[in-house]
Amino acid sequence: MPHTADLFGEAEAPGTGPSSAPMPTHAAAADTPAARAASLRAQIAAHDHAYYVLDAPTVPDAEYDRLFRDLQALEAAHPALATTDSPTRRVAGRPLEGFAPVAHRVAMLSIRTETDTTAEGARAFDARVRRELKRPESDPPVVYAAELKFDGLAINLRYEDGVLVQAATRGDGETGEDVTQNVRTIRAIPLRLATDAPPPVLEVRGEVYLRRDDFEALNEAARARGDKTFVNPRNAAAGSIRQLDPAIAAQRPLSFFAYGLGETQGWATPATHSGVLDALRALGLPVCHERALGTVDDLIGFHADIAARRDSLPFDIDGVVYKVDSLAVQAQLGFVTREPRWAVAHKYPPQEMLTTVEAIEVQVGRTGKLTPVARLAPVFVGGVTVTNATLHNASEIERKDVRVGDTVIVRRAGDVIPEVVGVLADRRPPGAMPFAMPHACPVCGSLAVREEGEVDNRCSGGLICAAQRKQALLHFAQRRAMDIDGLGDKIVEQLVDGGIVRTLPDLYRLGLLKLAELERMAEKSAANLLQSIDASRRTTLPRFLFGLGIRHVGEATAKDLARHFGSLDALMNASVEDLLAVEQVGPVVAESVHTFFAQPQQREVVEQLRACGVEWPEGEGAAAAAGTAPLAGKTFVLTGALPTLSRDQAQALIEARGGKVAGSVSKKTHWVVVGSDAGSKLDKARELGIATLDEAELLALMHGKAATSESPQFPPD
DNA sequence: GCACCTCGAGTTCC
DNA sequence: CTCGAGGTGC
Repeated sequence: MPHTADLFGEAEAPGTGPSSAPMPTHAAAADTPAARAASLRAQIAAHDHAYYVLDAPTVPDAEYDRLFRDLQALEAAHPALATTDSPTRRVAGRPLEGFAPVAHRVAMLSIRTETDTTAEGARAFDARVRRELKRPESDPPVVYAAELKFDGLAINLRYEDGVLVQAATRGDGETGEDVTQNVRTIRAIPLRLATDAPPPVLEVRGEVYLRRDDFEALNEAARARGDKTFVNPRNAAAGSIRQLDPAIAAQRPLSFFAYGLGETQGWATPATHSGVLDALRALGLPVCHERALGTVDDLIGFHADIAARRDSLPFDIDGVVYKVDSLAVQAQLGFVTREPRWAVAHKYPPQEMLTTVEAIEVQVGRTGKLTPVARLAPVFVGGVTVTNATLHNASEIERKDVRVGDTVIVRRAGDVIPEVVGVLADRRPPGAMPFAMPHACPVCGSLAVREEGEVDNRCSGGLICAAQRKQALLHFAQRRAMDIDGLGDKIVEQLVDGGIVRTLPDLYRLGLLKLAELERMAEKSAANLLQSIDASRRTTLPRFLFGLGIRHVGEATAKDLARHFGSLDALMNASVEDLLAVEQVGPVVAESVHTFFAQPQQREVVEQLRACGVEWPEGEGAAAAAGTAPLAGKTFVLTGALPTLSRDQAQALIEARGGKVAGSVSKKTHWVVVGSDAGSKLDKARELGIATLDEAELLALMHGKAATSESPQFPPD
């Protein structure tokens, strides 16, 4: 095993200098303390640059820390060496009394936010610019730069003779706050510009932000300590910068992107905005890679591209910014009041919005679980209007301390389910009471108890409870169970509330007359519903078992039970020991099944369903074919949409040949069947090196041919 | 006893 | 889709 230093030291190309880790032999070259300090600083700066600007860490964290501690020790021994631009200054300093005001020499203006963020909006911006420049359509197109609008905190960094001397917030644009001590702790921000000939004055503007993963880690640590968590990366970043104690700010993993200039003196400013960003990057400042340069069509392309990838970026953004690239043309365009004419922001629909909690209601699920749900004042977030958000359970409400009347932050990213991320404590109306889970079921009034060691409260009413009856009916009717088309929640609601249906067998005693009483139930749809109820009588044992809604018995377990026992009677009369003999059935499931069939009213339901004509083929017949099945013992996972087969059809085909379809990819998966728009399962398959098939290859495989490649001769089936 | 693999259950909006 | 928990294999 080579010494680790070799791995990092020798792997570097010669000449990269400080990015190579020091080897013991190198230390001998630095014979004076001053030279050693300079060497350590150069190495640390190079690692910071590689990590934050190039996005490519050159050494492990432990090695970085060692360099850092060496420098600290050296400076402690020789105080004269502790210069203001030393990386060790990042964590030093006393808590501030407050923040001193800083007058911006060049105002920090905001960019006009366009309401029309479509392609036409971008073209309108281009048309405005041309009109202002008196440039007709026939002239060459205006060149624009597009970049991201980061969701963080705008900061002005002032470098004098290449050294960071001051950092200030935007404030009102004219005057901000001096946050130099805290900004010094941000490793992404160089304390000294990477140039031998620094300009006398260079002010760099950009955004301090938190990466999503750093934000999660920060909150995770806060939770572990029992501290308050931040609601989003932006608040965490802003809160960290406004920390009075720089030692605390230093604990926060803040990042930075440069996007513009303030005052400059004696700097050879490039002619274009894109040139400025490249130059800043060359000076060692982090500049975001997500940029575009071109005509208005390129802006539109950039907008669409980023919109599609927004959720997978490592940090939050709230839109994109379009700027005229030429600084000369920018100067020509000038400002309207306080907004530049040469730039616009196109924001995406916000993923977080404020709204108020109008009520907290409690829903009852099929298993009796009580779920608190926040009824919200309607709010448009993430592209849809949200009115409900689940609060999951009592401990979740307690943790977030959500109360009726509270102003809350609601988040909905991409197609993710909306959630209440946090409460604005200072906007709580006086007298708002903490929410308490009811001790009685809100639907049937039965006792609602919280079982030992569980987080959920459950209604004990069973089928007495109308809510549980409704859910039981919907479960029974769902596609994967009895597949009764047309029996949705609206109909079930009326059937149960009207006392027309109480139990599962009642469904099979429905007639046209009864259905006609219901609202929104014309003759045609009533007939259709009766037709599908009738069709559902012919079913299979696994579907029937799943439909009964026995706790812990889902689709997969229902199949296992059906295969093992072969008939319903055998299963109903099985002891706990018999049940434990079934593959994938342990004590909890065995107990649940046994208890279910021990109840006389459940046996009665089963008997009545049979009497109503519900039937399925029984016997060993189904199991007998297993030995010869071509796919016996093979596990498949389906992902994405297949060209001709539906998911259910593909599953049925695989199972008919003895194969098994699982929900997630693991080492035990034999094949992953990939369709279009495949999701994370395909990534997982690649990671684990699992073979993949497309639909044609799957069909070929099932017809007994080797799945080497697409075999064109397979029969169409 | 622990780690990993599965399955069950719950959830929102169009 | 994700979380939590049951089941199994090491």
